[in-house]
Amino acid sequence: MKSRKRERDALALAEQLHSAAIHLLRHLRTVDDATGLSAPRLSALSVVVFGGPVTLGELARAEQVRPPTMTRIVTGLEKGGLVRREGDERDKRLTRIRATTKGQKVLMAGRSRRVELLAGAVEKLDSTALADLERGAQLLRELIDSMRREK
Amino acid sequence: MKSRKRERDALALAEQLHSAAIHLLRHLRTVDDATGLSAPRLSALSVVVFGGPVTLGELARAEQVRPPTMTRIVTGLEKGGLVRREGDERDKRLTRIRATTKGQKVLMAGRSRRVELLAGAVEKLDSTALADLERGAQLLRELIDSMRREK
DNA sequence: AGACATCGTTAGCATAGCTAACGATCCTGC
DNA sequence: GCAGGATCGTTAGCTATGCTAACGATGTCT
Repeated sequence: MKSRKRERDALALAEQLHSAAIHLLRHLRTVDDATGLSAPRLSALSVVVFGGPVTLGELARAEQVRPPTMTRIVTGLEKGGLVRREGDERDKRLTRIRATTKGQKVLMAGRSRRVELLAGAVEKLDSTALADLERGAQLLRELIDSMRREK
Repeated sequence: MKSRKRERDALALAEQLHSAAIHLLRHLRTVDDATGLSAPRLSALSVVVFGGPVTLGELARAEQVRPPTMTRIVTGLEKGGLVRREGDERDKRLTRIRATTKGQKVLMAGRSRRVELLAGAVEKLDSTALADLERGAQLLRELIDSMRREK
């Protein structure tokens, strides 16, 4: 009856991960408020800052969102002076999105604030728990990737 | 320099957990689409189904949302015939919310679907990885709880 | 050259989040 | 017992995010 047990475990795990994801985001959102950016904008900005200039379509796929949605998110970031739209020389259909210096600064400031919030919680973990949680985060990323590939 | 290293670890972990939470919810949302319910509605319904009759204010606090927002979520669920509003005898200001039989059924069906989606991914994990992920999920819950208590 | 494909945008819709303001009800102090 | 303040849920009105459909501009292929 091993597969039955695994199925029950999967159910429980799904519920826990789902709930944890919801509540984690709600808490981080309060911190992210200090940047003046919503979660989707902050996430997109992060991709642009670390992923170099990127086309709008690539950004939409990276964020698992449709192009019209990304158009508006980028427009919002652009109005805030955090990213710039640039045309592509070779393929004039493309819009390349690049972070401005201000965009980089804002993202870094947000990172510090999140760290400060999490620091208090993480400090209480012993080394073993910290390592376990890192392992769990990696497994979660892999799980999400495998789900994405199957879709 | 241990605290410096821990701080870096906390930063990386915060980024990873933030990103993982966003992407996990995006994937689960596609599955939840089969219920015809959005994530907030599904989450609220879950509280009502398992938490018995509950006032609107309690529900709003449980979901970390303001009362006006919960009013509309409940209205949506009510129009779908998934919950009922009932007045309270003792305190006529209160609105008690109770799940209908249909609401219970829909929630259960959604649970099955989520499990089916995750099953494929979880099946590929060996027992060690599964145990590690469960441990990680538990640590994450504890982390969130400790953050909430400090706020 | 013409047909088709791809990219980003616009338009229009639904949902979810917020604050402010309000009516109804409850509780308290006098 | 009643006048004033507190609490509960709702309504109104704003912003942001998500979607599909449709379109113009550009690229590609035959």
